[in-house]
Amino acid sequence: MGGMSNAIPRPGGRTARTRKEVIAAAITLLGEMPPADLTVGRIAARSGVHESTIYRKWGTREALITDVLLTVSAERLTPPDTGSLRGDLVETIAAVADFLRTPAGYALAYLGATADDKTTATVRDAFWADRFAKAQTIFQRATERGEIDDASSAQLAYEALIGTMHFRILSRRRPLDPDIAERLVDLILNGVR
Amino acid sequence: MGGMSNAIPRPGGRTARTRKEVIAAAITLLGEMPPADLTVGRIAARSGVHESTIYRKWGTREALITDVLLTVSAERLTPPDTGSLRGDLVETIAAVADFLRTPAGYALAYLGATADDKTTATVRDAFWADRFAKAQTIFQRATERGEIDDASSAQLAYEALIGTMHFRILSRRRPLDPDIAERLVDLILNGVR
DNA sequence: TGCTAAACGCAAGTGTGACTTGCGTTAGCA
DNA sequence: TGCTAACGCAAGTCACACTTGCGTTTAGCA
Repeated sequence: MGGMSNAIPRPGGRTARTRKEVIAAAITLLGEMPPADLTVGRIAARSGVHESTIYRKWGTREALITDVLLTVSAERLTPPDTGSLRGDLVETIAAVADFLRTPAGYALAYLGATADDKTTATVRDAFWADRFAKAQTIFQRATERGEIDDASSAQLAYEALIGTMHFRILSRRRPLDPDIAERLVDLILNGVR
Repeated sequence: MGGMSNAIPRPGGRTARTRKEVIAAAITLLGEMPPADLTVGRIAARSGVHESTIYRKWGTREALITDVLLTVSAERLTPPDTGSLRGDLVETIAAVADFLRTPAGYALAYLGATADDKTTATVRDAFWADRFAKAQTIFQRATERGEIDDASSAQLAYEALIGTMHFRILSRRRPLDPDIAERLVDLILNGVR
């Protein structure tokens, strides 16, 4: 019990620089190895930031990786408005497919499915809640345009679109074909008939 | 180097008994903890079989778990023939859903998506090839009955059905609703409209 | 029923990677 | 320019996958 210090944080300069270097190193490494091989030691070595510093800053490997991946994926949304349900969906799903084809995108899917700690669980819930909410607006607009009767199956439809792609790369370990977005959207829109 | 022995295997009695005890212990443990916590040490302790024996028999943790899960899932197939495409699909998907709701079923999905070694990769390919082939026969029969024009999107449709459920439990960590099979099949059959 | 060696138990050890800690050094910021 | 948060460094703990040499049990065959 030494004298308690006020502990004034210093978000500027060095701290911010360190954070950026660590995250950049992690993203680079994701392009060179499978996500499971992404150890804290390797990230430390590549970034030049000491391992103990990383642990002091993030606490756990899971927290670090979660931070890395959310940083990467944060940029990639804003629901499109092409004027038709099919156009909006194809654009949305194609963007997700493009992302999932990148090492960081695959890592996000992989680690999102495997991470078991509470922090990641909270972030995961928020992440998907946001995505599903944005999808809902697309179906909502389609309902107002009269393209569909109601948006009651919108959530399940969106889940099927995303889920099929995740399943393809995670469980089957097969690539996403170039026309996956069109084919999936047409399937979910029209059915097998 | 040493004198080579003829190495006559002994599949009977003790060997078979040991194998059964280890697999049974693993399945029991899957009901008590998340699949990631299933260590070889724990399986050894629960089964009464020594850890070194397990490693001599299976070689790696991945190989053991793969063996365990395939043993469990082996029983659960045979494509139904209800007379209608919807009936066949609902029955098939409901059976998969029931399985995925069990600890062993969840573990199969989880570990199938996370295991990275070559042995598991081979087994995984064979596993899904078998499932997709069986699904194809369902759509084939529907084509012959005239229910659908062609079975060209059968693979993607089946992938969407299975993939949505895997995504739900792996990536979103949410339960499969009781009516998930009917809702999914109706979506894939008729589309959103 | 007795022999032989495969299969097993046991103890001891290796290697890796997550995570911690005490201490001296660097560098934001008032 | 001084205070101290943030960092580097060294050393260490712990859990778990996987190995190995050796003595003991037991399956399977004559």
